[in-house]
Amino acid sequence: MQQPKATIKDVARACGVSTQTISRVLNDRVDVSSATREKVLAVIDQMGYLPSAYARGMRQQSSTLGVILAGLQHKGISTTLKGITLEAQNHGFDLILKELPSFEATNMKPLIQSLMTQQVTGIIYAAPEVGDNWAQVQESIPPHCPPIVYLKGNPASAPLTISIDNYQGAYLVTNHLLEQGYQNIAHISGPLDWFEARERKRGWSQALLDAGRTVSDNRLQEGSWDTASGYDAFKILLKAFPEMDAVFVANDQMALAVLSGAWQHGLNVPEQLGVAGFDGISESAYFIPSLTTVKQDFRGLGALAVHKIKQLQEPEMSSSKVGSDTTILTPELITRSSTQRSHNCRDNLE
Amino acid sequence: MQQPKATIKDVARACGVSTQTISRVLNDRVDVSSATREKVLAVIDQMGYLPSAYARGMRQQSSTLGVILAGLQHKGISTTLKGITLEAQNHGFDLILKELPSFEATNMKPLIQSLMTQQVTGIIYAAPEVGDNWAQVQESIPPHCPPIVYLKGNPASAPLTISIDNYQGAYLVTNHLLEQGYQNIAHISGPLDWFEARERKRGWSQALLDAGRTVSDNRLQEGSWDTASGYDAFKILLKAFPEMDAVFVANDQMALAVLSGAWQHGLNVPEQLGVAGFDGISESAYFIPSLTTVKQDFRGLGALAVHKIKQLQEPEMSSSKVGSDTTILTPELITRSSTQRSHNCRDNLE
DNA sequence: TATGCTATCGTTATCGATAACAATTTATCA
DNA sequence: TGATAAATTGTTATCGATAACGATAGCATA
Repeated sequence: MQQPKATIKDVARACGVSTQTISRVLNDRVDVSSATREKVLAVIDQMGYLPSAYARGMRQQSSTLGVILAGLQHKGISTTLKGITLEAQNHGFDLILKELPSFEATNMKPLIQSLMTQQVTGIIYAAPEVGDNWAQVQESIPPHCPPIVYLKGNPASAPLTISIDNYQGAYLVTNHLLEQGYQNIAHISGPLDWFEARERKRGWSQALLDAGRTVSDNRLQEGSWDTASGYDAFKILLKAFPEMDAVFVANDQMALAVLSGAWQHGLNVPEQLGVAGFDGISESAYFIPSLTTVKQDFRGLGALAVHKIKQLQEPEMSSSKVGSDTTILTPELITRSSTQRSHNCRDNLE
Repeated sequence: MQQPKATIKDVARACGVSTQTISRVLNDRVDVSSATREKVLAVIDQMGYLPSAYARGMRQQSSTLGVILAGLQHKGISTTLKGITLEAQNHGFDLILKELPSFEATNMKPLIQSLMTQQVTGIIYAAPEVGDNWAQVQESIPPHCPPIVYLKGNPASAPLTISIDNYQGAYLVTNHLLEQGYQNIAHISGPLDWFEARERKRGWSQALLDAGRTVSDNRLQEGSWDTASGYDAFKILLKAFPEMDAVFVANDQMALAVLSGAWQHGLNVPEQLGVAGFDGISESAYFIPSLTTVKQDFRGLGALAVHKIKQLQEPEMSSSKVGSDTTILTPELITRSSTQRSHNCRDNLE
């Protein structure tokens, strides 16, 4: 009933012109009379003709980006992806998406090759730096590989990175706890093979050291980002570090578990226990009590990544594109009830 | 330094054989002697040759899926996408991702055409049914369009759908509240131009009716899925429906706000107020108190969508592929503390 | 009237791979 | 041992579009 599918030849035949003329119309060239242009457009519309991306791709370079990521179930990752998709749309990029089954970068070569096969103009590696996964990626980069922009890891680990300053954020929030008069500040970290988790921990301990406090082993527990792990970590801390009067938790999900645990143990937050998180997810404003946290601009991060690749495409830029290129975003401290002591704070400040 | 990029011709020349032989090796054909096969593979590896997906796509049909979605910031959507990516990987599909800037389906034609241009074998429309967006999509389907699988909407609205039974889930949870002895059950709905929100509301009101209760206007408030909107809705309900002793909230994020609001007003949950949510996000187990909710299998939903398209590819199936095809998943009720009254329940049951 | 320019459109080759078919070599069997 | 089948490889055409170049017509200029 419906003929197979129109090609440029069919359109040309139907218009009584050459395929080249059709091509010219498709590409908005000037050397076509407006009369034929209109006729061609009419026929195209009437036949429902669509040019083949494959055939086009053979003659001219396409504009497709590859995105490799892991952990879409995490809010930070999916929000970053949202930033990427929207910005890509703006710049006319198509997106090819690959998700890793886990955070380890096992056997990256086929994945990257698959993207190269599609002639992508750039790759965004949006899987956070865990263990040596970034190093492994860089080892498996084949020749002629398009530029890879790395997100959420150590700027020193890859030539082209965009990251958020986890150290700075953690330092800020820990300092805030100190200013509120909390004396014994514990930390529930993320998995310490994550670069981001290590940085947050470093910010916490450095802030303590700078304030002349000691950083003992018993005030640190490692979680896995999941809410459940935060709960377990908190219970351990209660025993291992009974003097504890505040916790800086490495993300908001685990901080929720701490609030939950404190409530179950009859600990009043913020009077008896100060709690602060990290990420700034929107729900944190409605935790009980509302959570002090550090807000990251995930969407902006994704948009920046696309922007960076766009820049690399510009011919002038590529000349100056020497070696490495790094961008670091600064997160923002949001203070809320979970760290606002009414009296103790005053007491200690005076 | 590095020569432009190897093509199949370069490999052929380097091996001293024809391009056809290279092609045969690439496609694992049997009619190549193992001697030449090995040599070819060695040269391919040594030259870092990768076949062009574009050139291949011209001769044989590719296996690429298009995914159109909206609202990646929502957990349900991003988890569904995760299901899609993993299953696509399993089946050897490449994924092209498009995100709509909003839930309205304004001007879908260019988007779909862009996917058709890429010769996708199927499209997954993972943007929930809001207003008439599904209808608009179907109106803008060009001829020769590959099959479109719709997720999260009314099975009656499109020929090929996979959805979760929102009505059933809402009915279950409302019924649970009734069984717990709650008398005056309010509802905070999602935006009522969403099909899912309407279905949940319908399940709530039908359960009430079936139990012989009346469903008055003042016990319903519409939210926007966001936590903040749940907070506002709850405050309005407190005034408009003072007899209220339970709320069924259309998603867990808004339910969090209700817990927060109840806490601020000194209302004890679950004794004075029962609260139930919808979605089953993992954090809900750590709300204060832990939240009764209805769990949806988002990941399974995404995987099913990919599976469905795979099926449509099989030649035998396509013959029986008459008209419409519908799958409905049943969600699961998870009862937790926020609805477990200790005494009142008993009282009312006796 | 002859020449040159511009606007418009067509021809041919080509991108990189594969299908279809032809050709060659090798193996197998009566 | 010659014939026939099987295994292996090469040739040519082709997918759908575009680049490069060529050709024609119309018009202005000298």
